[in-house]
Amino acid sequence: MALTIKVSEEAFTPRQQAVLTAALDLLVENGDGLTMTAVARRASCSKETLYKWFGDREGLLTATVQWQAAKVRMPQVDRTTLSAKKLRESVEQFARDLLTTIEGDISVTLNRIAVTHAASDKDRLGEIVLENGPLAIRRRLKPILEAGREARLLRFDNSEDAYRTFFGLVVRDVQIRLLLGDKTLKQTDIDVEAKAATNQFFALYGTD
Amino acid sequence: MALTIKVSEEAFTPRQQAVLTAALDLLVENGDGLTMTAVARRASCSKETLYKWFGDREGLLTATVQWQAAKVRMPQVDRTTLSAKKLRESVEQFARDLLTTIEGDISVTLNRIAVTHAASDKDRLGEIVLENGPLAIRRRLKPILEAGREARLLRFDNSEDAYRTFFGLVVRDVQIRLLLGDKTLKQTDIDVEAKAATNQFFALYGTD
DNA sequence: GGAGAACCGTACGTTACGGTACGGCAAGGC
DNA sequence: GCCTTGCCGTACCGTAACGTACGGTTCTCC
Repeated sequence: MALTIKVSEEAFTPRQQAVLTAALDLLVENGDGLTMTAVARRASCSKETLYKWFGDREGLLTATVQWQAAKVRMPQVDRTTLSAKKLRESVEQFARDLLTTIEGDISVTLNRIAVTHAASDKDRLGEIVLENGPLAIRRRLKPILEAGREARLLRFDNSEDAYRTFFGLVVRDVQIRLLLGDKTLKQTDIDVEAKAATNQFFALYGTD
Repeated sequence: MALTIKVSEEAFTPRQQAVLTAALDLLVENGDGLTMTAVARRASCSKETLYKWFGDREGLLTATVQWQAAKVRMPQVDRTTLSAKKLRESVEQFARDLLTTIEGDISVTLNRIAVTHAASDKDRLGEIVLENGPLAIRRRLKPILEAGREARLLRFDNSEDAYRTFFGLVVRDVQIRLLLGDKTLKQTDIDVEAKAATNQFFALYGTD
């Protein structure tokens, strides 16, 4: 993996995090059109400090996205006791968390920024969000699915396909419509959606 | 529907379409960072003409997106003869067309532009792509699904849910990963994917 | 063939924003 | 008590791109 993720050890100082929070707020409000002057004003700091800490505008953006994206932590599901009921609960919980994340303002904003910048290969924002979004989901879900297969609770040839089907069943057209600014998407009941997706997933891959 | 779609009657002249083609090419190449000067040079026209025809930069962008998005035409599937085999073929064909469109450079570009602009409510690019993308798919697929239900070939309470599940099964994480610039996504065999999604869809909603 | 319109190419004005420089102030060490 | 460090606020510079203006050229219509 060529991408280097800023780990928590080399974290930002509280003051720096305040600046990043200001930047993130502006991103959520105005999208990518935030200016360095606006960030400085919002964070009550000087532009000189901004450039000293983050190098340039792209550095500030990258730091903000990285810092925020790394916060998305899917709960690690317990693998030790793997009854059919436990597995189903784990999968359903995963679906709930995924939907909750994806429908949040911050996720929408970060994905918008990343998609915007993915067009020009100048920076790595696309990679960062990709790494902390879909690919992180895959990394966390696959072990669960494979444990389910070993326990003869799930049946599939390819765990990659199983994961991607799960993703599709849960997310459906929600994410792209939110990214495109759809306001007709009625407020969904995440519990209901997660349950339905889980049922469909087990209908396709369950062994009972 | 507050959105006005430019209909084919008030189409663009061939020269104007050449300009829009140039703009689209630049969009595919450079993303949203295209300049009016670059478009003028590529299309061998003057900036004055650009502004005369399209008003301003946003007008040019809107015209390009609208003109191109309207070209996405899913084949209208025949509803008259509705055997089980015919229905399955129609659905599978739909899946194939959907994947083909979504994986194309132009779709990725238009969706990127639209996502970028959906953040600020200044223009309607998000709405336009939404209207010609996910919502158009829904409009075209729903009648097919409902015909299948009337023929007792499909079973579902809510055609909206059935459509969205179909979308999820077909698209999965492909679109978001492409939008984020994922290059690890191996070139998929659209035929295979479409068949698999169709099988899964019928496993969930078929009556046999 | 001449008048007018449409349009190309280019040069110009304007603005906005990224990035830098500088004066002032508060805090901590000697 | 003074000096250094770090930071705030503001003023400033350079560039890039939007939008406009204008001379020259081709096409059309009479």
